[in-house]
Amino acid sequence: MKREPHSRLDRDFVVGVAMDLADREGLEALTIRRLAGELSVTPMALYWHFEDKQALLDALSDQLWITARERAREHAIDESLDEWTRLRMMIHVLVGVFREHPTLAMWAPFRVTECEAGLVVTEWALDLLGRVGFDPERAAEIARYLLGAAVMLVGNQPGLAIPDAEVRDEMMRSKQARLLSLPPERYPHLLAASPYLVACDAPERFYDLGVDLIVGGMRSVTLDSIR
Amino acid sequence: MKREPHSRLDRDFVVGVAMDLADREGLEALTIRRLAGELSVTPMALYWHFEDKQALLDALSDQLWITARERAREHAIDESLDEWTRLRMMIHVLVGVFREHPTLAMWAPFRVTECEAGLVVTEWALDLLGRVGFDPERAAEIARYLLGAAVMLVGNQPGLAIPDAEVRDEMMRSKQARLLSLPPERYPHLLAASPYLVACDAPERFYDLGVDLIVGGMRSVTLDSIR
DNA sequence: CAAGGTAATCGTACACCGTACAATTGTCAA
DNA sequence: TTGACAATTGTACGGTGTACGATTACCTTG
Repeated sequence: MKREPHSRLDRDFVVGVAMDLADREGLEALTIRRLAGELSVTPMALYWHFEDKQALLDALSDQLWITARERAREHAIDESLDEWTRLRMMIHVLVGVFREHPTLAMWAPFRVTECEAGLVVTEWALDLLGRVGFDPERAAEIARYLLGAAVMLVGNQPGLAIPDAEVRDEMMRSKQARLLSLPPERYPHLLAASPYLVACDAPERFYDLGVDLIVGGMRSVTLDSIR
Repeated sequence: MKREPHSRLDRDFVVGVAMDLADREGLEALTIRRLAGELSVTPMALYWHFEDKQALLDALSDQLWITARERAREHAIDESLDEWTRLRMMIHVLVGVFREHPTLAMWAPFRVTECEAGLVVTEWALDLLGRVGFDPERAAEIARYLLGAAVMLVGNQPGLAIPDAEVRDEMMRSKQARLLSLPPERYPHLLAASPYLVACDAPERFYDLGVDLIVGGMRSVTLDSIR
């Protein structure tokens, strides 16, 4: 990960280190000075490779879309599968990519129509949505929903902003303790649900439910869902 | 809106002005110095009423939950209605509240279990989710989804971060122009959908669709949805 | 009505942020 | 060897949140 001090900077390498930093310590730690320090270089050196910080964040988002496109090509393109399972796979792919870089996921929607890979993924999604019967307007709206929901699923994970696992666990403990100390006659359901509100110990199951909710929602707004 | 220079600051009044500022010019304009200026006061004066800036943002979020609770009480509590329409009304209420303060909406989920009003709304939602057949764990997970999806619906509105309507329109125009200049043989669906991807001219219909997608998703994961 | 205590505000200062601009280095072709 | 030019540095500016102490304004008590 470290870079020998006398080699030159390389845009892709910077993106990699920035990604790693954001994943390890969160978006707030991804500062120009900090990143420059990580690269043993002056802050302004980064401005040769990126117009400004937003351009750096854009490059990171684009990276997400690139891996999303690759995985979608692997899993959601098989024409022998029916369209609904391909749509489901696509959402699963998106959620998977976002889960690997949770703090960056929130920027991805803003870049989807700004980078090649994002456009390709969108085109595939619109194609599938058209095949299951949505007209272009509906397909566009649902594609936006689908993308936003995938991001929201991983971004809504409680305590995502706290990179330090120890601090995060402590915060969750105290949070649940506070919930448990609520008056039971006023908040019966909340008390019963408290362990699942404050954290989820079975993330795999949770994300599967999330994908079900998204796909189920889409199916329910098709005309032939009445069948 | 303005405050006579020689009256004292009042926490609720500060919250009101801050809310207004955030609504008018976006979250980025809501800075301590700027807010203090708006109140004809020194930045540090605000620190008497709020421990830090996060506490101010928390107070704003809590305000959202307070109005959400009031409206939910008006519309989603009527016991004569069946549970699914009450759930739908609740989501509609949430979306409505968030739409009025789009830039603040993204903070609301973090505060839902930290303020009285948020707890009450959550309790009601969990109650309804229990009535339609979800066990507490499922109900908790779905409540989180529901809340996140409502926020996402309004936060995903393209160009939300640009408060200036003129600048925003110009950005949307150029964005769509870029989409329209894409090679039609590679991006046929994207071209057809481009006007609806870049903006939505019928927001009411769009949000109705969003609520349908959320409710439909929930219905689809109930056991008896197979019927 | 004067005095004192405390709630509220101000002034100054610090560390951090993104980044504009000019000067400087390193590297490679002519 | 000498430009030319890509890449990096150094310095500085305006912005942010906020710690700390001095200073007001007000209200209660004697």
